[in-house]
Amino acid sequence: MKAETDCAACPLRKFALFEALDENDEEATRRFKDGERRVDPGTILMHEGMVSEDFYTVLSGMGLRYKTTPDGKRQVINFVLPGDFIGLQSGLMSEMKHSVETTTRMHLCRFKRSSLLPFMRNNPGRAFDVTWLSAVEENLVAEALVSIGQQPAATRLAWALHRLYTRISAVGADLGPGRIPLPYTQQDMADALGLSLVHTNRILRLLQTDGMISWRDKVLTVHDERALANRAGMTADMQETIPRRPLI
Amino acid sequence: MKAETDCAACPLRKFALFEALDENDEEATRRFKDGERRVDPGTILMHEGMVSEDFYTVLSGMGLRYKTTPDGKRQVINFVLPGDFIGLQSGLMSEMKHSVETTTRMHLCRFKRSSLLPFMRNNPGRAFDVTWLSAVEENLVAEALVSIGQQPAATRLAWALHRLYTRISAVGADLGPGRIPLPYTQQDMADALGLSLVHTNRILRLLQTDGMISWRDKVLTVHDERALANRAGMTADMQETIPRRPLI
DNA sequence: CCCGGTCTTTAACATTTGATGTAGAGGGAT
DNA sequence: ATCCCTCTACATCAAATGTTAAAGACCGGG
Repeated sequence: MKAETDCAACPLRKFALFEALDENDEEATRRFKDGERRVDPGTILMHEGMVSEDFYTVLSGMGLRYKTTPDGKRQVINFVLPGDFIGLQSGLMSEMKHSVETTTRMHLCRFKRSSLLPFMRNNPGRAFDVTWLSAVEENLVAEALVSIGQQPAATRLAWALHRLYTRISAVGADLGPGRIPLPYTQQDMADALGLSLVHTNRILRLLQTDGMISWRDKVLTVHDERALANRAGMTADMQETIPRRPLI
Repeated sequence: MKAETDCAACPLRKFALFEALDENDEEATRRFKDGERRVDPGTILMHEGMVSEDFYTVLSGMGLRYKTTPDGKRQVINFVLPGDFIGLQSGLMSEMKHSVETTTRMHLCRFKRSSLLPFMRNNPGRAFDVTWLSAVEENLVAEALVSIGQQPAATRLAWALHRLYTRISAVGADLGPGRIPLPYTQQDMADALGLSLVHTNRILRLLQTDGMISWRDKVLTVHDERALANRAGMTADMQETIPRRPLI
């Protein structure tokens, strides 16, 4: 049994990405917390169609959120990173509409499904934050929709890599200048972008020979962020830092 | 000046789609309400990047929620139907991340941005419902992502039409057996599905000559719902009625 | 140290989808 | 009625992407 992390010492709090929390809210969140959980890579945390008795905030590690089609294809909805709140759906609707799978080892902060309503009821500020997070998620998915719906493969891939670079950097997983951990496979990327594995590999190679990135041994190195953002079809004003968001 | 609609007599309440509301919550919602608004077709209710001072619940009429790319393309995120709550984003994040435009005349129930936080603070049940709605929206967008990312054009189009058929039927806009109003253009559908106008038209013709639907004069007739659902790649269990949701 | 996995890379070929151009139908403003 | 505009319809060709197949790289287990 490892010692549990106290909320005040939460390893995520230090990142500028997350909104500050006042004492009352912090105390309430501490009481909402039901424990912690550590899981291996490849663990299915939640399964489409099932009811999950818990939700989690990711303390460390990465994963995937995806849906599957009746004909067996998989669409990755979003990449799960530290600070993400997962499983909210099953607390609101009756069941999960997507699955969540870990890609690396993952350390989670656990909350009970049954205590969500009282938590929100007794802590309006935190209820507001939960809604906020939900809206942030919606926006991330909508952005992916735009990318997939309107952009050619090279633009999509550049966009996805740029966004991962920005998001992962913001939770402090720097490995040096322009280097971040990226534990996903090309198949994962393909499923996120709605491309075939082969085509994804083609385009990836292109971006690498162009010298703007390299991606080896689960480490992504961005050599020229400006060029990457450019390929991603982003204008200057879209490259601002990610807006701050609450942490549950 | 038309008389305003009282919440108790809200034309939407009668539909089974929406959750019942207790007296306290209804009263609170009535106080939250700031008035009504009627707008013409083609009105841009909210604009990407702008802060909206109001949000709305759609009482009647249809519209589109979309994002645009720097190169001028448009991705329709979702179709806006009666009962939808729009503009939540600008109450949470600083600004709207998408635009909302009316397609038909629209009748709206208006709320003030500044009163969202107090409203949620004083009415935990309603705060829960707002979050719920946000999660429902997220799921709709995620489903679109799956369709666009993984399915060929015919499947996507069949899926979109089937979903519109189900959603629009649920808010009572029946015009007879299998007939619903569908005021959108083929370009709107193309922008929602990530297809070119020409290709959308091709596929649409196909579905029509196959006899499963017809779509003329802004009216969609579904002749064979089973066949349409089939083409949409849906299994039997996905054709259940839409889950109930709250109404603000 | 070999074996059987998974992941990446490449090639050749098939298919879907997009781009462009043209035409006609319908609706609203003048 | 006429003009202008949007929307639908259809053909042709070009480009983007998918499919299938195969081989090499890497890794952990026996």
